[in-house]
Amino acid sequence: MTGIKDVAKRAGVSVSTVSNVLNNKKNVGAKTRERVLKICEELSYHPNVAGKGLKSGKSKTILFNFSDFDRSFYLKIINGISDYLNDNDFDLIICTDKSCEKYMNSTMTAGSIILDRKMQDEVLTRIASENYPIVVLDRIMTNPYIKSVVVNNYEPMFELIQGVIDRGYRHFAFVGGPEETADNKERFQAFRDALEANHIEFQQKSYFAGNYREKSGYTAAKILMLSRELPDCLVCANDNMAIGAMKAFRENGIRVPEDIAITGFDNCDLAEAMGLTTVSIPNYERGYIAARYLIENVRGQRNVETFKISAKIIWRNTVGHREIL
Amino acid sequence: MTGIKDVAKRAGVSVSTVSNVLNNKKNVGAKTRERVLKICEELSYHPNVAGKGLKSGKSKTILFNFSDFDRSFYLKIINGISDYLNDNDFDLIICTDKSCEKYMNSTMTAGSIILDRKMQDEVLTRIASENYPIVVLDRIMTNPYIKSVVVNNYEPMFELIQGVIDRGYRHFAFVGGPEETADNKERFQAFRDALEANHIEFQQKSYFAGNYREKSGYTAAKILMLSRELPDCLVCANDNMAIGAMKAFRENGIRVPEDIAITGFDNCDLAEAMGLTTVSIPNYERGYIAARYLIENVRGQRNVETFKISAKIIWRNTVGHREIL
DNA sequence: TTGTAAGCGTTATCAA
DNA sequence: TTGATAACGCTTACAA
Repeated sequence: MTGIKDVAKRAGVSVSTVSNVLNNKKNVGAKTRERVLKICEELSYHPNVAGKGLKSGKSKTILFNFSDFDRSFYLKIINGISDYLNDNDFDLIICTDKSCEKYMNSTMTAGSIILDRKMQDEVLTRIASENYPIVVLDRIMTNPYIKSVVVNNYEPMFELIQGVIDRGYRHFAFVGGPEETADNKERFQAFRDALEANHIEFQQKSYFAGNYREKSGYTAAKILMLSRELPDCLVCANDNMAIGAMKAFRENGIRVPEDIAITGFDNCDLAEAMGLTTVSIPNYERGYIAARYLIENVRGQRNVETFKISAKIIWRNTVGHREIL
Repeated sequence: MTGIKDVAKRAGVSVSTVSNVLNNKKNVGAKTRERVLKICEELSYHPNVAGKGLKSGKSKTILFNFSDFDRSFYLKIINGISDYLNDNDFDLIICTDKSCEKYMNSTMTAGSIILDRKMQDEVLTRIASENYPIVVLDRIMTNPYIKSVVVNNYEPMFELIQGVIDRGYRHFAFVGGPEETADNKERFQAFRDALEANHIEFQQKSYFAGNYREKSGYTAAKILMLSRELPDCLVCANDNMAIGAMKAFRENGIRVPEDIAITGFDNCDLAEAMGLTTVSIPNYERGYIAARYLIENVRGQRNVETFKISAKIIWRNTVGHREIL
């Protein structure tokens, strides 16, 4: 591997001069600078990030952490993050593992954006510091060095349910996501509140605990079909589960929305193709905004107030109009 | 940041002892080892990978590079890579940029898996070495330190077209991907050869140059609709473009497959939902295999013979049966 | 304008 | 069984 020493030797200067050239310091003569640059080119020299970070404690790389392979909209978040970072001269590395803890320090990266729920609050609290800011997505934390960027789930879900009720639906079932997650709690609460506001009763037996994966929606629908009567509408805490449920119904000859209406949450690619009524989360923007706040914090501009991003309802044909009896 | 020195001081031993404990060397007394381990826990100490890599020139991390945000099946590849690496005690970082060159050296990572076409052959050739093996996906390179893992596009594409012809279709148009890519070339060649084998003529004006993105398939279909007569079947070099074309036809009241048949390539999630006849590429396996070969090469077991992975045809309803006149 | 040298967090060598 | 020390590639005082 060619290092700064090789360049220095070849250029007939000291390593510090090479370093100064590469870091655009002004204390270097024009001809020297030029010569050094040419040699770097010739040797196709790239400064070693390990050495750099180790010495300076400053990195121009941001870490993004996620893991749930089922949910492809993450690509859009990455896209948003990536675009902002490119414009601001930062690099991005992505880590899908708990192992990313290794990279969460100022010699390796300048800060992190965390999406994976498996990264625990306490770990993040320990790591975050004056010179290692963190942005968390989809959870709210209060810590002087951690900024939360969350989707406003409550209002669009409430509005969605109200809209479904306005279309004549009265009997509901709900497929929830992982119970500990803030977004699932919020979505369910909005659902409950909307029913209550309309004096519609909801029974615990109509709640199905899922895990945001398609399979769990499929299973919930299967169980539902065993009961004496189907609800009018199955509300799912995300699209994957809604799609799973649609498949289960379709396989059993139950028509959507004639026999049962279905709603999701996320507006993933498949939701469009399958005509699923859902709530659209602006994922690209979510990534972009997360990156922006992180960089601001990296630059010392403390701002850790929770940021709520809004989502909007997309009406498609898994919800129809039901005759009010 | 707590470092090895802090641990050493607290434990009342030297840094080398701490290092020896953490690297499971046998030259450490049992009680010392235990004490050191306890302190590491207390301080929640994690060795700094930068220092480690710098000194040892050995890393337990693999780099995966990709960039095309439109193609969500990449997640499956990542999933495959990730699973293999986990089982073999390696970590994964993912980089979506040209900037990944920074991480492609033995102090940072042990090797790379490259998917992004923007990483040029010559750059890879320069970087790959005895102790920095590389695996490239979707392109063939001959280099003692670079292994190619490619999909066998030719045979399934030939077979697909033969099948379409057997179903009575005779007039074809083709939407190609980026012309320089090996997979696009192979897919188009197979298409041509299949037509030729059946004495079906193909005119250059029926070739549309796309870029693997949905938009380019959409555009090709739009242009096609301006011509006097539609072909029987539009063959697309990948699913995204096929889906774009389907949308364009649907918007203009042209029925698939009654008015025109469509085929894709990839079997992405949407392909299933939209009933697209296509070729299924085993993406998870592709990632898994790439990781396996990379690790083998990292471990010194030279093996850079090109590996071809096979794909299979999925018949769905965008291809029907046409009356042979 | 340039060079010398210390030090970032590790591991490896060698001496104790 | 342990510890002192050099070295990895780089940046940054500070000296020249």
